[in-house]
Amino acid sequence: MATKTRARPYHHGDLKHALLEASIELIREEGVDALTVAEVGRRVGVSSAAPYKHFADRLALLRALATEGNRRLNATLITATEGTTDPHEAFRRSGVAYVRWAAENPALYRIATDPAYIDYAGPHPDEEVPEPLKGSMDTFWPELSKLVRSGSALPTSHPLMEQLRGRALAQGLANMFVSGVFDSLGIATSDAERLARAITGEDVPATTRKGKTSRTR
Amino acid sequence: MATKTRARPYHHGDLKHALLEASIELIREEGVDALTVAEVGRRVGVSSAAPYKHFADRLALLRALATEGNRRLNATLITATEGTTDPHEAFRRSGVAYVRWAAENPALYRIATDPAYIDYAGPHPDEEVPEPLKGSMDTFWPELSKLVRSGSALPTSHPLMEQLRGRALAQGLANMFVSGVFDSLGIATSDAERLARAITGEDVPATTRKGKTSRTR
DNA sequence: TGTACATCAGTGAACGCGCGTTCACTGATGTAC
DNA sequence: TGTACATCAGTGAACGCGCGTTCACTGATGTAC
Repeated sequence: MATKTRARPYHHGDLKHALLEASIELIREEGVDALTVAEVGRRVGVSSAAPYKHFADRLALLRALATEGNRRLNATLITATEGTTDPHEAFRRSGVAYVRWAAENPALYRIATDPAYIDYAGPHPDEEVPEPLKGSMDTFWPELSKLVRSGSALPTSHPLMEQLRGRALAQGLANMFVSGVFDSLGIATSDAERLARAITGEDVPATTRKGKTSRTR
Repeated sequence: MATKTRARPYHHGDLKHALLEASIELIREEGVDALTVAEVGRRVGVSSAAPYKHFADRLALLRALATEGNRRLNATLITATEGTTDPHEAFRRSGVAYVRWAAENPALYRIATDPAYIDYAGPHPDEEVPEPLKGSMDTFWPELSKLVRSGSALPTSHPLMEQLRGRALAQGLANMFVSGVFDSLGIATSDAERLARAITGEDVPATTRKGKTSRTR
């Protein structure tokens, strides 16, 4: 190999990151079960023992993957709320973005929400809360917990119930994409956003057959 | 072994069923990853080759498990709607039952909704539709599919959107139990029903600390 | 600037293990006559 | 009723395989003087 000069820096440089990236692609293509330490190494072009320099064992790799997934999801939510200061609108937007992200990253989403891989140190992996939702979103889980455990009444219109409903809607719709129901019906990932908007209470107009349907990335 | 006479019928009798049962217990206790053909055999007290007389391979066992899970879930939904003829009420009740079942059978629920194990021959594993929901529920998925794919408008108040919302709510809430968020918050499985009622639009009274509001409505 | 040395990311060979699966078998059960 | 036979659910030993993991190593890089 003459041109291998730059191709294989003999110290990889950022192997840890590369391994995570390769893992994400691997699960996307072949599912979680296909994720083996050896295969991930292979994909990066590194020995099968190399990953152990960065992850204690296979489980640690999976856990890191879950963390990374939640990080990305959360970042997406934050981006989605940029440009609004209205908490209601921000909440709706983050819900739509949630569904969309899950639909586009089904395998990673599954891992990121698998209790076997996530560590609920705090209540929920909302590491960083979108600006317009500060003060409502970050206290949500503890407050809900208190309310439910107190055994007091749960009026439908209670703010916490409203928020729970919004979250459940997003997660439920996300699940439909991720579990393949929509797929089997011919409902495409690109329809995720339209459905998510409609379900969160926004009247969604007919597609103009050329409109905002796809985005590159 | 003197008293082994009845304990080990040398032809098991209903091994297939026993294997499924043992599998369900196994995943409940140790998670899906712990499900190996050998271990299931061990639990039933049978050789590790015996299961192959009933399931072609490990995947077939998992698939059968998914089918069984969906069968049970569906049966629960049907039971839940008994006693009503009002479709709206029936729908709400089935949603509540859905959440409850998922919360109580998290591992099986996960398998039953895993695209790796379910075969969407038809649109959805609604094998049998609860009586009061006939005519709305059984055509739901195809109609939704047609609507979405047509690219026409999706008004929030569209009956299909209403129903999708109801289903998403149930699935989303179910997911929160199954993914362990609630668990980490100290929200117990037994609270599933109260939360499910509240989220589907029913005002849930405070628990009377002993009488609960079980079968009234 | 050069030299010596410490560091540590990545190598490659090796391992033990338990898994999924196969196979020739055995023995209980049902059935035909 | 008894006998012969076919069936087939379950046995137990064996297998190959690829996985996770370990380990002594190597060689590129950074740093001290």
